[in-house]
Amino acid sequence: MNASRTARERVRAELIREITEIARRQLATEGATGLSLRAVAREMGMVSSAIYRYFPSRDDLLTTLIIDGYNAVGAAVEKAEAACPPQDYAGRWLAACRAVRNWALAHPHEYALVYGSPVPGYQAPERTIGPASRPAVVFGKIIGDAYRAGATADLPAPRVPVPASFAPDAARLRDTILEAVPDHIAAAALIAWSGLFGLVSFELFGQFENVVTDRAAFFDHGAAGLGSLTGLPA
Amino acid sequence: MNASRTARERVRAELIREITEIARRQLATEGATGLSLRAVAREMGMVSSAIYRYFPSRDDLLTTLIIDGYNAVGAAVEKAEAACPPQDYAGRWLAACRAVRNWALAHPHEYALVYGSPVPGYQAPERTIGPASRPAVVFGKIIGDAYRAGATADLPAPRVPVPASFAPDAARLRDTILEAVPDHIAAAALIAWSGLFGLVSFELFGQFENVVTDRAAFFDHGAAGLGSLTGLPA
DNA sequence: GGCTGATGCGAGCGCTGCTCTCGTCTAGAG
DNA sequence: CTCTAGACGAGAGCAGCGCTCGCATCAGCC
Repeated sequence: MNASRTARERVRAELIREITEIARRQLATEGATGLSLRAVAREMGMVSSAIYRYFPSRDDLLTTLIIDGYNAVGAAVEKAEAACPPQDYAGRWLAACRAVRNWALAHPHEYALVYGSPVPGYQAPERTIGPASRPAVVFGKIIGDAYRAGATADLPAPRVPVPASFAPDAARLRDTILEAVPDHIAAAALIAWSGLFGLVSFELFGQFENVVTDRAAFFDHGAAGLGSLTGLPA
Repeated sequence: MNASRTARERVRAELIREITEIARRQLATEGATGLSLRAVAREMGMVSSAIYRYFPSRDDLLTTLIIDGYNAVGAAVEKAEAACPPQDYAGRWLAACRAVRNWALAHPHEYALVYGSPVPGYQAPERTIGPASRPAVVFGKIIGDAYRAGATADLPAPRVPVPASFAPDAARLRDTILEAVPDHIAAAALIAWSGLFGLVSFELFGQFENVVTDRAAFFDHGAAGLGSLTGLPA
């Protein structure tokens, strides 16, 4: 029967949910390498081997957490951006950047898991790439909206021109998240995007220790500077 | 006696050197979490507990490797930059950026250890901060040289101005690696610096998978774009 | 009502970082 | 030259880890 089968499935889904929740809490306090299947099992009052009925390996559990992380930061960015007036492109950009930073500061270990060094020996599976693009979609939308509205500033010719080999990449980006945007702005968007995460990572991983004091204010300035690479307006 | 004491010290230093060398080789193949004190001991024909005569803990060995990593990337950047004509500020910048990327591609696990997520539970000790600044010094020197030579372009007023709270930070930077450079260029230097590592990290950690094809060419373009944030000339 | 598959348990394997004790050997003091 | 303190390596052992396997149980299906 459907009802009974789903009853079974339901308790299974609930257990999976509980495992990931406990795992995420452990991840938050101990970090990725401190996440222990046995500890999760202990906290659930199970024996460690029982976990393997739900996750085939520790790596698989980590993959689930990574996907959750992408979705969490993606949701945060989407929400922050949606709260801005659509025409305020610079404001949307800054809000989205701040959302990334705030989420990273609130969940440093999850950020490290998702955007830091990949866990050695761990290869990101297919199913991560969808959620991974969620924040990128938002940033792309902002830049694309601004460009299509004719709101982007004219950019000086770059010192090192956009390489011709980037053309197919830009075309692919136009097909997805950067509709109608010319190559050089698509390239700038990627640079700004990665630069943003460099800014966050440097702050989070301690490279700004004894260098930058008021990190929130500095971040705003940096995020705006990176945005200006794409011609985002004042 | 001095001679005999140094004889003792010498074999000790040699053993420490051998341990770190084997550890670095293991780090290169297995990654940070795969580095095992016992495996190092095995490879040396020692028993695992003997390692503890030379390194108080695995974290301490990792710290040594981190310092070596900073020094290695620092040396690579210094060498690449020194090979350029001193007046060719843009060329020096690009060469330094390429040196970082090339070193990272050649030593991905060491790069991840040094600039990726800090190993959880591991707090960077004092003795890492000196070597950590070595690459930064080079980048600072390039930007400072260009500015003091009057070779930097005038920058448009940033959309989000440099925060007043950054002034003491800029002063501190002027005292060390960015002599005479005004606040807004010092801030831009930090942004470009962190952005550079964002670019390298994104490439190395797979965020550019299925997005950027010709990564070397794209990197050159991106590095130049980041450099232009500081007003580096064409 | 009997069968089947999902589930949980417990033992166990091989690995890890780290500690402690014990014998050895050597450098330096008297 | 002898004696002692300290450096050193070996080995056993502890607690923890990921993961596997066999066994009992129990719910849902024919």
